[in-house]
Amino acid sequence: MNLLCQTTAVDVQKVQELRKEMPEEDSVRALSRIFRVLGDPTKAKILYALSRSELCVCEISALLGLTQSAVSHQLRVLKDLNLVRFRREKKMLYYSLADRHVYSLIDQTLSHVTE
Amino acid sequence: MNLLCQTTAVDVQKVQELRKEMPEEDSVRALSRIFRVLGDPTKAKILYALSRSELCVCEISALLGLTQSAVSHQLRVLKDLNLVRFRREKKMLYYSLADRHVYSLIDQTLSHVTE
DNA sequence: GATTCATATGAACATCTGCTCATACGTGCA
DNA sequence: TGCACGTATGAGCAGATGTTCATATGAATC
Repeated sequence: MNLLCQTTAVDVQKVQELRKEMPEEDSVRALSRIFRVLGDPTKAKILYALSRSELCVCEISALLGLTQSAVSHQLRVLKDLNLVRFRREKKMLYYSLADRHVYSLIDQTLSHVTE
Repeated sequence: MNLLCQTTAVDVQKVQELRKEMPEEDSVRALSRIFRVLGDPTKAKILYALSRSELCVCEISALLGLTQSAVSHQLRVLKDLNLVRFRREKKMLYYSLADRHVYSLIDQTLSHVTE
């Protein structure tokens, strides 16, 4: 039962005011989609590595100690979110970071957690 | 089988060099822990709201349309990560944001996704 | 001590997630 | 066209996650 606690009407007003300031549901969902990606250590490392150098799937695999299939699955997700791009060189695909904003988030947060 | 593709030794070197630049595993885990929190729309909204105003559990519940129990569970996680703090006023607990860095992440990313 | 109210916690459940394994697909080459 | 190599995809599995429900706990008051 969603009742506010036994307090004054001021609190209902506070909630009303705040409701207007809250970001739209779509914005929150888009925001969380990006953060969820970085919430996975594997994806975070892939994005970090790709911000430093373009890499092919098996280079990423070797760097992180994962199977080619696992890396490919993660790249699929990152591609769908437009966070990485690739260029083809014969049968090789070279991936790189496509969204500088995400790199900025990682960089800031790394500084923060190693403070 | 973790084999690099049939390329030159340059790629092995590239991976070696990159391995030195990668953040430490502990840092990556700490980073992902923060991002995982923001990856949940509910927690993201709670943190946003608490950056604007201190709120009690049932105010948050009313604002977001969640049960008191659901809000309390989320606050538990946020407290454990030192992202929120509270002050007591008789039997009421008022929560607020404790980590400006997280607000900064949310703010930047909201700007980014609403571009 | 009993009652009321605010908050926290645990169990259970449904859903989601990341990896492995097997296999399909795309490209280049002979 | 067939083969080799690089990459992608689907199914399955184990573990993680967020909410609900029931109940416990904490603080204040009488």
